[in-house]
Amino acid sequence: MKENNLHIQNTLSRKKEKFEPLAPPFVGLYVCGPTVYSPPHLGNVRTFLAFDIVNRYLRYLGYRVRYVRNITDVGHIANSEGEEVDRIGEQAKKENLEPMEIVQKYTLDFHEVTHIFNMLPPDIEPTATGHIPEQIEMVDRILKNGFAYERNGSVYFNIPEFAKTHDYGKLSGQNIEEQHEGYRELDAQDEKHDVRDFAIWKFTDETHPMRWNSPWGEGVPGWHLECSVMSTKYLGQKFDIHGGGMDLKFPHHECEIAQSLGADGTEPVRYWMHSNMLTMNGQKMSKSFGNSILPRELVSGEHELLDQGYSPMTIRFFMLQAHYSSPLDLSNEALKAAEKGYKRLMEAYKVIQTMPLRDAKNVTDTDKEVNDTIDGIFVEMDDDFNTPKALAHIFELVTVINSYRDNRPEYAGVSKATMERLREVFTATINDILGLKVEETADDNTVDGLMQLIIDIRQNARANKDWTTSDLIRDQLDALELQLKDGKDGTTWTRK
RNA sequence: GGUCGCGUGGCCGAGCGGUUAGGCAGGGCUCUGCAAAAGCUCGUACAGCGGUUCAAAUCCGCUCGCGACCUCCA
Repeated sequence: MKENNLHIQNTLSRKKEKFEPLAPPFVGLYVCGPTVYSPPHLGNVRTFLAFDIVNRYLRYLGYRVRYVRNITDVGHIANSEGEEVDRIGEQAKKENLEPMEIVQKYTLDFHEVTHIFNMLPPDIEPTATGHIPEQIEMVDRILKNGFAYERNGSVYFNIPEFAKTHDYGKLSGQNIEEQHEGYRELDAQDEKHDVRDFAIWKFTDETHPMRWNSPWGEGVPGWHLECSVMSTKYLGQKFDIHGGGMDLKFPHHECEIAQSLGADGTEPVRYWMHSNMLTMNGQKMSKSFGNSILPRELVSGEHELLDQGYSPMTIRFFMLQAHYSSPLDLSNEALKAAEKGYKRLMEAYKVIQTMPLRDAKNVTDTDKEVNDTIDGIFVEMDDDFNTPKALAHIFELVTVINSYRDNRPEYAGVSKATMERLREVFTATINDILGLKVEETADDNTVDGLMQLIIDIRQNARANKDWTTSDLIRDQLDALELQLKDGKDGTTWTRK
C-alpha cells in the first residue's frame, strides 16, 4: 500500500475524515446500482463515474478493493403520485416482453454504457432477484427484534418504534417529528401505522408476474432492503464506503441504516459518500422533466438541445473537471471547451510516451517545481478525490512536456530522473486514476503509414521551396480533418 | 412548511481567512516560408448590503436569486 493521506467527505459526520479502512489493505466499497427498466441517462453516468474514480484511486494507492454494485431487477412497488407502480412490470407491458427480458435488455445496455465510458466493472454485481431468501431472512430478523409489523401479507418497518432507541434521520438531517409536514395523507386503505413507516416486504397479487413465496404470503421485497442484504452478504455487517447519488440519501440510505440496525444492531457504513446531480439548463436531469439525455445521444449529437456530438472520453473529461460533490450543468459551450482541452491533454500524453529524455547539466529550481507539481496531483486526489484540481496540475505538466519537447531553455535544468518520474506519473494518472484513454480509430495503423508517406513527400516539396505543393497537401488534409504540425524536429499529424 | 446546498472573470469550473487554480474563448509576442500547433504574456472576478478581523471570494447577519431532498429518482 502506498503512503497516503486520503480524506473523504463523510455525509454522516458532515466532515472530511481521514480514511482508515476497517481491515487494511482491504476496502469494502458498495454503490447503489441502477434499476434496469430503461436505458441509463447521463445523470446516472455521472454518479457511476464518481465512484469509478473512488474505486480506481483506492486501487492505485494499493488497497485491495472489493467493489460491489447491485443491479435492481425487482419491480419494486413504487408510490408515484398516489399510484402504485411496478416500473419493470410496466415497461414489460409497454414493450410486450417478460419482466426478465426487460431486466436483461437494460442490464446489457447499462454494461455497454459503463464500458464506453471506460469504467472498471465491479468485483461483484449482485442482483436483487438472486437474493430473495436472504431478504426474507432479514425481514424476519427485523420482525423478531420488534422493529417491524405485518399487515395483510406486507411487512412494514416501524419508524416510531425504531426512533425510540435510534436517531432516524441522522444521515440526511431530517427531523422525524417535522417530517409529518411534507408527507402525503394516509388514505383509509393504508396499512401503515405511521406515514413514515416503509415496506420491507410487500404483498402482491397475481396481476404482478414477479412475486415470491414468503412466510407472509406471496410478494416482493421492499426497495431499500436489497442493498442492506447484499452489502451485508458480500462486505459484512460493517464495511468501509457506501456511495450513491445525493437523491438517494433520503429515504433510501436512511432506511438502509435503519434496516441494518434493526436486523443486526450494527451501524453498517463508516464513510457515506454522495455525488451531486447533473443538471441541464439548471435543472436536475430527469426523465420526468424531459431534460434527460442518453449517452448515445450525446455521443452522436442527435438531440434537439445539442449542436454536435462529443466523444465518450470528452464527456468523461468534462465531468472530471467538476468535483463530484458539486452540481454540474451540461451545455454545448462547456462541452466544446472540454473537447479542446481534452485534445490538448492527450496530445501531451502521446508526446511524453516517446519523447527522448536528456541528462541535465545543471539541475535548477525548475526541477523542484516540476516535482512539486507532480506531488500536487496526489495531494489533491487525497483531498476527497479532487479531480478538477488534480487536472489543473496535470495541465501545468502539459506545458512542461511541450516546453521540454521544444527544448526550451527554462527546462534545461530538469533532471532525467524527474522527467522519468513525470512520464510515469502522468501516464498512470491519465490511464489508471482518471481512466482517460486515447480514442483511436481501428484503421489508425494504416493511416499512420500513409500519413508518414505524405509528410515525407511534402517535406521534399518544402525543401525545394515548392510552397504550392506543400500547401496543397496541407489544405487537402485539413479538409479531411487531419492536421499537420510543423515543429523544430519535423512534422507530426493529428486528427482534428 | 421542514432539511441541505449554491450564486466566482466572456463561458465552464476550483478555491473556503493572507499566496497564480485550471480549461475554453479573446488581445499581444516568440517560433514558422506562410499558417496551424506549441511556448511566453495580458484581462484582474468572487449576487447585494452590513459586520468581525491587521487581513474576507473565504467567517457572521440580513436581503435577493437558484437548486436538491422531504417514500419515483443517480
